[in-house]
Amino acid sequence: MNNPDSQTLPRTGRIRIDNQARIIEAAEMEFAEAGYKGASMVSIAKRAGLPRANVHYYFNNKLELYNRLLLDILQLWNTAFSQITAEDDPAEAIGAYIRAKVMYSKTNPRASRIFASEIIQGAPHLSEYLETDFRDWLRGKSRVIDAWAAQGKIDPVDPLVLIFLIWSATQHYADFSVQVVSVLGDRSLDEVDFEMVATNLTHIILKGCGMKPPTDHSLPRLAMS
Amino acid sequence: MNNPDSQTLPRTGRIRIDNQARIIEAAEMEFAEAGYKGASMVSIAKRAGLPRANVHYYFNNKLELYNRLLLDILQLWNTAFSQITAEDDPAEAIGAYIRAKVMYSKTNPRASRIFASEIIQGAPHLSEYLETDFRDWLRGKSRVIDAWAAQGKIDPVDPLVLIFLIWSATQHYADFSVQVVSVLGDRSLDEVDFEMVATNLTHIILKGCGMKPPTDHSLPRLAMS
DNA sequence: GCTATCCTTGACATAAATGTCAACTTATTG
DNA sequence: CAATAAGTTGACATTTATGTCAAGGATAGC
Repeated sequence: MNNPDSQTLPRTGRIRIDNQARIIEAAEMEFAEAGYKGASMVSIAKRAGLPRANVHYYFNNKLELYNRLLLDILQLWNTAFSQITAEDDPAEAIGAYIRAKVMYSKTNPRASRIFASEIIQGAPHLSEYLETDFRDWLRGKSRVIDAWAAQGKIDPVDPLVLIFLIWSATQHYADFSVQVVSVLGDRSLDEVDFEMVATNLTHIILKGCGMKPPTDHSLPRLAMS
Repeated sequence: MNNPDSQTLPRTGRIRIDNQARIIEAAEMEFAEAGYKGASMVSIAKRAGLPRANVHYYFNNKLELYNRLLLDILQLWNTAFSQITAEDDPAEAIGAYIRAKVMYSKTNPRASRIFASEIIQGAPHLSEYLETDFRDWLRGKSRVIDAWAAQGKIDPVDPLVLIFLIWSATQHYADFSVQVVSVLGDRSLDEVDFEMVATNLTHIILKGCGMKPPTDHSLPRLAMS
């Protein structure tokens, strides 16, 4: 085998770093657009502007490349969202979380799509993660929400439904952006749009759970062209 | 060409009807699990328990089969959701809509996943639909919601955000069911779960938009095993 | 029970994708 | 400035997928 170890021992040169980055970028596009099975190494190589054999030099096979991407995505996901505890003010914590999630959709739409495809297709490469870290995180946060409800700070809504509501509503603007854009008259979403989505969602969700929303009137609107 | 016309002239025999149904069922599974590019006719034929050439007898190629499926899905989508008008009571109309959408996720999870994959992957086969029927429907409903807001019946939330919120939150239980199931301890979702999701979502969304939710306390919960 | 149509399927021809290799070139470093 | 390591790439072997066809079997309507 030519490749000594593409994963654990990144050697000195910046050539390696550069090329791996280009390949990962290309792979992110391809996997986001085609899913795991539908993606092809040929296409990834083309996007990266490298001969296919060169891609195989850095990543032995398609699965290895895909797993690397998934790992990056999970890592990003874990670090991007702060820890919420029962002591926090729920309105503030949930509001900040919604906002962070919306901005994540704006900044990392492809990561979001790859993750979504993986889950839709039955999460064959993420089952372990789902059974462990993911489950624990979610159960932990559920307890926090329950605690808030017990203290009368929020309505006694089901915590899982609330969390899934926040996730789905925010990820929608990454995963389904084509749909959103098409109704806006093919103008793409900008910073202001995302702000406006965050504000509206925060209003509905906070108020819907019995908290005081930050803005009570004059909600901003999406402009249709 | 063997096949006279697989689309427009369904001939007499029930053989045709039976086999087409089996193939469509198989294709639905395959496309839901792999997306358009990732799906293979080999795999569809296996699922249908037919030799591949036989599948090609009924559907000339993969795209034709896929388009047929998309058409079925859009048709289902159009007929399944009633027309909401400005004269309706918003709480009732939106509540009923949320409930219908949740039940759609329960009943047609694969259709939902195929549609989701198509959109995530850039909707290459649905661009026309998105630019016409879809857009019109959505703009029409937006005006209804605006009218409700103008009459002071609901908070002046952005109508698109509200609709997307309802869609994403309800479809989540079809598209991301693996994720949901994994946190419940690998017990699959049943009728009661979907009822409970509908009730919780209705509470949050109606209240969040300034309407009176049907149940104000004692919301049901998802049981984790 | 004959005949026209419909259905079935193994076999073929292409095309596309995957992963490997060996020969070669470019970098790095002592 | 060697000489060792790292990187590049065309070519190969294999696998998988696609769509077509022709020959034969089953069905239906008369």
